[in-house]
Amino acid sequence: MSHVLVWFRRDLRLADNPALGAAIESGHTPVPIYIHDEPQEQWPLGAASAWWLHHSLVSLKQSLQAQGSDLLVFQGDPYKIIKDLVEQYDISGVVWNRCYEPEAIARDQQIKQTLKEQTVEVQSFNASLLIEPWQHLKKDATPYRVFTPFWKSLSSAIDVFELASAPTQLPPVAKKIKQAVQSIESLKLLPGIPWDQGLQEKWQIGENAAHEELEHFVEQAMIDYSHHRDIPGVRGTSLMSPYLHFGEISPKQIWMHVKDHFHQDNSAGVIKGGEAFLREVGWREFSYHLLYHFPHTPDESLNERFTDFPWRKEYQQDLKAWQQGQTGIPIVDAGMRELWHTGWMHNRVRMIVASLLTKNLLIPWQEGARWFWDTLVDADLANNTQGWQWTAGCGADAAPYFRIFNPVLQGERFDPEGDYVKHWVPELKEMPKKWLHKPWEAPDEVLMKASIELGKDYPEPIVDLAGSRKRALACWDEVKKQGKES
DNA sequence: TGAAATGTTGGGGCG
DNA sequence: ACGCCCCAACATTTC
Repeated sequence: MSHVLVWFRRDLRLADNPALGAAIESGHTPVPIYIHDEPQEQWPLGAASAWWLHHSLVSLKQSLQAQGSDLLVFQGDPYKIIKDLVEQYDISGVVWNRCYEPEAIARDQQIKQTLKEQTVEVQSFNASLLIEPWQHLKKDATPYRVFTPFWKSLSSAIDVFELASAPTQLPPVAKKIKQAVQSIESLKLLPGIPWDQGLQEKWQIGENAAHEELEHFVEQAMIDYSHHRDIPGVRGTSLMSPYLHFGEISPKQIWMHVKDHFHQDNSAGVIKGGEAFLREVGWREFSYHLLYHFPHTPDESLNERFTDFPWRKEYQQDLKAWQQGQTGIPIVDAGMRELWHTGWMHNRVRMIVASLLTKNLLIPWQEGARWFWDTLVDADLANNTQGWQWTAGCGADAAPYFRIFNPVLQGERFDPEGDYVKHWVPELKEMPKKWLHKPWEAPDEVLMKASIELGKDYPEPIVDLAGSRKRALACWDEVKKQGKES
């Protein structure tokens, strides 16, 4: 009996997995494989993402084994590995779920072409999006560049998705195919030095964990989402981002789970929170839409005005302080330390730290995007690119450049009791909340009583907020003028 | 999914 | 009682 390769990529789940479903229905034996690519030039897997991937693969392999199958792990160029497998074994087809990064699209096209020449049947599916970027265009057939009309038309066009449940039994994978297989450990995705304790404490990884987390959110937190999603000291957000990135859960599953919950509880608060939450899932869709239609955006500003933006040239020291959570601005340092410790940062705080980097410090947004890429467990090219370009003001439907966050006001508004700052910046634990978000303005006796000597126990701010704000606005004026001239 | 500057209004203290 | 001023509170404009 011949085999069908099921090439897992960013779809590390069994339920609602169209490629796996097609392989089962084909009547051939599904052979689940995962190929760890050699580091790519452009966007090599970040350290935190690699950590997550390791555990996600372990979980997927266990699930497949529990159904009688297995996950065969390889390392190297997918083109070569799939070609070798097809040549060596009786393989009639290859299936996968589509990726949308420019490099991945090119890679998949090449593989598809070659396999078809070898008369191997190839099929690919959508497992990661509510709707694929080329299926959803404006009336004039051009891509959307503004979120609100994008989401309005998308959310009204979709209603119910048919979701396949996970297979309960799979045929075993023939022993001879398993020969060349590597262990997940041998991929060396885990850190050499054990810096991952904070990540381990925060995260449960895998398909089951994703659904448990979603259920907890929908039942417990969704009713307060509209308000709590802005409070970093409260666990008010869904935490779905890493699961979505690796495909441990799909946006269609999330959509259906939320909509189903509306039937159980259609109180105004739940509907409002649920719709606000789905809107965030919509931002993810919008990010993929933009990345697909504007594939240069991971590296370059979409708004061409920003091509010659007068970013600073010498900024290594400030960049390092920002990365290490030593800027002397409490809410920023709290966020950067949360990121380092857990591989994740609250969305509100992501905007605050990004605003400080790009506006107050005038450091190119690409530097921030690179750091997030390496440190986030949910690092996702589409979301990361969109998020940074949004804050920097150079993207599609971005915040206007002059929208500059004041981290003191943001801290006072969204962390009024200081729970968040005190948790991640414990050296400020004794500071009264009146001065917590601006210790450099605190009277000497307040600092003394809180056992803080600025510059010693906690840094002086690396940038003057009012002055740097004016400087950023002056840069913006320059860019605006140049835009008019050209 | 801003913040700061500027403008407007209205209550209350006070001569 | 009345007008004047102050200024907080809110609204609008500007960056």
